[in-house]
Amino acid sequence: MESATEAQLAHVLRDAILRFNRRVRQARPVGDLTFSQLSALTSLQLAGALTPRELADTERVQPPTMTKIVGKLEERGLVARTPHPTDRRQVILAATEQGREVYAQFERVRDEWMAQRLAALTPAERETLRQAAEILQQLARS
Amino acid sequence: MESATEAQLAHVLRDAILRFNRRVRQARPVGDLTFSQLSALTSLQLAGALTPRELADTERVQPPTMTKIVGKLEERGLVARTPHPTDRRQVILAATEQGREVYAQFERVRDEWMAQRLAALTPAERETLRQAAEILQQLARS
DNA sequence: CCTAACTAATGAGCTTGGCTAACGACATTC
DNA sequence: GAATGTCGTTAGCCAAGCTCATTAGTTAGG
Repeated sequence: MESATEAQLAHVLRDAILRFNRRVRQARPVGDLTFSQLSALTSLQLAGALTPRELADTERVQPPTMTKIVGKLEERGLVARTPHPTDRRQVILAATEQGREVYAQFERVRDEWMAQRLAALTPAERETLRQAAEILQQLARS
Repeated sequence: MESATEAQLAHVLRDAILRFNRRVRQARPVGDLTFSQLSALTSLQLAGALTPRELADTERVQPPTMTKIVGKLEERGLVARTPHPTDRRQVILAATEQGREVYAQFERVRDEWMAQRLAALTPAERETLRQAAEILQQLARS
């Protein structure tokens, strides 16, 4: 039964991801950037600069939600808003120098927890996860 | 550089899961059970019955958080609290008949979305995800 | 036996992060 | 130049997580 297999996989996968996600969030050191903030900052740096709309789309979030997240980042001086050169409705978001530093620093700490656990896996298991990550990204975009 | 590889995998995996998770949450039909509520209900049914503490541990959440989630489920008549036979501090949580029905129904709908997308993948990709799900569960428990 | 210390569940109150609806400023199109 | 559309934000809602404190009950020591 092919479709039963897929439904079961859907179930198992969803469950695994829910729990894993919660586990990772738990490992967050107090006072640091939250998951969502870090992710937004990452997207900004990878892209160089984005408008709020673009960033919201990238992060799969509605624009007002991104306004909030960017607000928090701006408060901390990690992201700066500059006016769009031609369209005065739009805004350009970019990480500040401090934002890049803080990002690199916390990113390292953040990933440490997971990297430790990944190190305990076999190379084959890591390869499976690497491939799965790609597939999940693809699914998230669909 | 072995550790660099793991750090990178940690990063990629975390990112993929964050986005995938958000995408799945977006697909939730309005008015239904939330992700967390559904997960708690699932754990309860799989275990048969649990105390709030046990359920909180299973769901990797603090007890007060579970109190809230269970409260919502109880309001809807999906979960019932009964006193513990010997220890009067404790409470036994179990899904009601209605809870089991509602669960099965929404679970099916919920998984449909993902199953559709999974069906578009190759069998090899699905196998990768299946294995990844197991590994992630294992990581979440560690 | 009774008091001290522990444990279970909940309550109170906070923050974050989602959402929708609505609005003001600007751009575009007819 | 008026209607329509778009961008960002504000306002206001709710869920879900946390910590700290409280109440009720259990257990262990003297």
